Amino acid sequence: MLKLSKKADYGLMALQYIASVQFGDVAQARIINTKEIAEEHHIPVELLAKVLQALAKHGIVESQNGPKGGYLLARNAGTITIAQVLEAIEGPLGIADCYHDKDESTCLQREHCNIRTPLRKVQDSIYQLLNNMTVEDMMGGTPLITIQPTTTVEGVER
Amino acid sequence: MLKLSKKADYGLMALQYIASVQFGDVAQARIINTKEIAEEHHIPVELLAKVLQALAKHGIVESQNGPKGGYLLARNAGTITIAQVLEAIEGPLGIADCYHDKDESTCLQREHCNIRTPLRKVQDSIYQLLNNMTVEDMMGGTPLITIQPTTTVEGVER
DNA sequence: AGGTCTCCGATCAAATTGGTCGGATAAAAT
DNA sequence: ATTTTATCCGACCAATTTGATCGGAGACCT
Ligand code: FES
Ligand code: FES
Repeated sequence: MLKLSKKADYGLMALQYIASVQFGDVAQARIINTKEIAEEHHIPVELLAKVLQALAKHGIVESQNGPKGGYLLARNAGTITIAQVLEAIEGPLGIADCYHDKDESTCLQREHCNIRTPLRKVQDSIYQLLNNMTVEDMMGGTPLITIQPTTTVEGVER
Repeated sequence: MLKLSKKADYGLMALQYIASVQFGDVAQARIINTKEIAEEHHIPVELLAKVLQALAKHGIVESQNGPKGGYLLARNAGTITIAQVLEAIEGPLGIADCYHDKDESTCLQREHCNIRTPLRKVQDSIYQLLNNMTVEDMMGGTPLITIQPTTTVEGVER
């Protein structure tokens, strides 16, 4: 329950990697291609490609075609929130369909619904939570490292 | 994304209804059967039955068999949190599988994962949010949601 | 004890998600 | 300028999860 999909997971990983290479201190800023990210994280290449496509279509990353092509962040890492990424990869997020204002007709039990108002507050809180965290906050360590255990990764403090 | 399943939705509705009848001021406390809840909220009867089974198995509601049987809350409404309900209906909740400590082997990219630590904080915040709201808070139309701001990520306070 | 009403466990169909394939495109090499 | 090659892109298929259903077991009332 509440488990975010593999695609979302892959997307976040890729963004963190791209951001770390592009804005990190250690390496030179360069364009990253799909294959590099996939091999680095051991995830299927083609699936990651599809995720990056979606991100490109929503203006989160820019794509460059041809040899020596790849992806790079479209805007600063601090302005890309987790909520935006998730919404780009999967549909508009919402704890239930009937809480997104527009589709009022879909829910049959709308009239007799008793949990609408309270759950809406939960949804708003979660949304706000995801919207207050950017990919910059995920750039804790140096790029392409294994997780450094127990060292409190700074970056969420802002 | 982040959409909770129909079963969870139905389960919350049923609990709110049971609680309202059992502890509400208006009606006499009595046992509610599945059919009544289903017809009241226009949801498929058999599916709701399965949800209530799960809730009974996890000690959230008590079942009484035979004619004039049905369900009633096992404990006070104020002690049943949303998180407990969701965990009873669906599996253990967690934003991703690899953040629940035990199944370490399942995640292939565990070693090269860079988003583990930050996402874990998000998960903890959501969990805390769902654990601070009880079915009592869903009763009476005056839902009060209290989120004690955690030390992890800011922006969670209401 | 018989009949009926209710919960219960196993089973089946639909939808979503995860994964794969070949083609279009643009940069680089010849 | 042409060919080559590396990359992104969109459509297709398979697996898992979810939604819904069925017949049987147990308990109450008459
Ligand atoms: S379940 Fe749709 S409005 Fe409550
Ligand atoms: S995705 Fe499994 S540990 Fe990060």
